[in-house]
Amino acid sequence: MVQREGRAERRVATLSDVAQRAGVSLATASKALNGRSEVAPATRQRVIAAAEEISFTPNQLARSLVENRTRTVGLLTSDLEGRFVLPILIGAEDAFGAGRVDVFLCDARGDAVRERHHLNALLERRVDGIIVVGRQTDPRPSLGHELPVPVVYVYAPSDDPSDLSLTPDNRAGGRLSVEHLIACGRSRIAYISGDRSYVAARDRVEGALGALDDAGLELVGEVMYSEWSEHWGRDAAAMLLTKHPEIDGIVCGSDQIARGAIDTLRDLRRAVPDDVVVIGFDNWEILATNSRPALTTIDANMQELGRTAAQRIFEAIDGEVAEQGIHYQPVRLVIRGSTIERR
Amino acid sequence: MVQREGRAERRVATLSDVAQRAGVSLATASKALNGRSEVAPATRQRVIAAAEEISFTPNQLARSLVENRTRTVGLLTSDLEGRFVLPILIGAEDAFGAGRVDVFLCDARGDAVRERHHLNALLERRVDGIIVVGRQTDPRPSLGHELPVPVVYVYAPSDDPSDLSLTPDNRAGGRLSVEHLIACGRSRIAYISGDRSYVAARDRVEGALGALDDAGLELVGEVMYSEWSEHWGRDAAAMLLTKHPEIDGIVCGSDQIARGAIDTLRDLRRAVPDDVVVIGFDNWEILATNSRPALTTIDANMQELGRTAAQRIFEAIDGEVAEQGIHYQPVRLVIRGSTIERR
DNA sequence: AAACTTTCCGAAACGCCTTTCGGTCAGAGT
DNA sequence: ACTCTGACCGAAAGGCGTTTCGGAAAGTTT
Repeated sequence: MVQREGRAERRVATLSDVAQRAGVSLATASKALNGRSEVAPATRQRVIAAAEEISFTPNQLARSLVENRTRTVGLLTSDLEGRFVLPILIGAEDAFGAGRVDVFLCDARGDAVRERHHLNALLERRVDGIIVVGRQTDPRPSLGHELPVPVVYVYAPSDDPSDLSLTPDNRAGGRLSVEHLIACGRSRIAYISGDRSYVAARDRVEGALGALDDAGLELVGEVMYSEWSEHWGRDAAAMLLTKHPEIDGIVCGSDQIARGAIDTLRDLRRAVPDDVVVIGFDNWEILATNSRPALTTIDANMQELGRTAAQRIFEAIDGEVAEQGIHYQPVRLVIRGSTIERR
Repeated sequence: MVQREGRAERRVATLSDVAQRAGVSLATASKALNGRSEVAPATRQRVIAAAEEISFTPNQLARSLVENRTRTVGLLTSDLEGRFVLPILIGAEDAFGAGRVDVFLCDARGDAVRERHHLNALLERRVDGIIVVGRQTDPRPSLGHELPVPVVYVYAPSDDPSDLSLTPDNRAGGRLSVEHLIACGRSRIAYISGDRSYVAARDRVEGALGALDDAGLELVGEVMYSEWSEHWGRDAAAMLLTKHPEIDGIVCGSDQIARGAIDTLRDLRRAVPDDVVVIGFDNWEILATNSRPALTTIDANMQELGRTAAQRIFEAIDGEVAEQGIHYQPVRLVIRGSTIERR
């Protein structure tokens, strides 16, 4: 029975310990530590000193119980790779940081059961709001309206239009890609997309075709759909260039695909960007910057998305009428060596 | 003054609501819902039904306050990319899952101030334990011993030997790499490492050199140290192969470096794995599986690390005497196309 | 029918902090 | 000397659930 020994046993200091040590009442100690005005400066100093001496850490549980808010927001994700969720987390933390709110990240791993479980865990802990992050931009099932806290969907929008969703404007991204290639003086442009079943794939294509149309150009060949992988990028590029050697620009549905395409171009001894320019999508740093040449791409501004989500949560907490619907957030062109020849 | 309307206002049901609805006392309701025995089955049913009807969610804050445990563990990371922390999170969640414990992830982004802040946030929320995840295997400053909760350091060990740290056995990994290459029939092996200032880099090299020594072989050329990037992999491989064309195997300090090396090999028309085999380190899926050929590499078993960390936390919570020191966890060889010729 | 169990339920204390509100006291005003 | 006004402090309630313990009701034994 030598259990519960060591640091695990150390009793944590409570506010009454502080009060006792400073020779004041509980109430006064609380007021002193929380910067309330009804405390004499000298008393306050004594309390603060006492608190420090016994390294008092206020119990947020008790505080939350009475304040009826936890200063905690749940981030519920299904994005195992963390490619989207981490920038979003960072953006949200930045936005919340000022309000001394912390973010509690749960990974549902794309599993509905686990998602339910985590949602429940968050609600039991009385988070003040929930940010739901999907791993693709296809609509996902709503968590429902019966929740007692505000919810914002990020990246993957909710399938319920009365929820608030923030998702990158893939259409604008596709458009931006083509416009950039045209600005680079290209006119024989091909498109290698990812999985056609993804809304993201179709939207990007749609934007790109729109921009081509506006410029009075036509796509070279068909839009190539398959999977979001380097392999597909390589294979598709090989097929395209065999059939249409005149291609001078390739828009890719993702950075992975773009890397594959660049790989093939090098094998075929077609210089990038001199002979053919390539543009990706996602600005997945590890891929985009290590490519040879580095990859021009579209950045979906995840961090900004996270920041905006946090602000919306804040507003909802503060009682403002919640916004609704899917909000398409601007994306941004990141220019690197695969479209602009090095000087 | 149309504030606080909509869902944000919905008052959440409390236990006394349930009790009232079921026509029993608070105490009985609590017992009924928590599966305690001193409740008649019929009464219990009534309470459960009532709870469901008003979708009662127990307030963990109140519960934690009285139970003096939160069933929450903090995961404090400085690994912005999430490459290490996510598998660790998954492993930890799996291990904790059974005990109905949830994990609260905070990202300090490698910033000591932010780390302090998050540590404080976790302590205020009275987490039952903390897992600290670094982004490299170099020792990191201890959080100190004055903490009222058990702490386990993962990946980056604590610089205080009386803390418990779990870190991958890089030395064994280096050894494993070379042994595998030798098993592939190679004897003229070179080594491209990463940043020499990293313990991980040096340990891996040390293991590799030990294995070579044991086999009576010598490294071809010097160990090449520079940065953990594809660029460096490309450049180093080019230098090595120019100077030592006889090389038939390259051990790389990371998957990024390995990808760069493979790139150069293809440019030089040296077949992988027929002419030269290449092995990486990390098993960073996105890089390793998309490489052409796919990359044989060393996996540091992050998920297992997370699981083990969770178990240690559990033990410490349950009062067992905490273990101490740095525990080197086994790594594992993942064989892919870059060392074994496809059949 | 009396005494005793057993079963089930409820009152109340408790955990830790915040906040309200009433009370004390020093100094100001007359 | 006496009232009044702030400034400061403390008792106590409250927030929500768990747990202890006493008590009522029902059933059992003799």
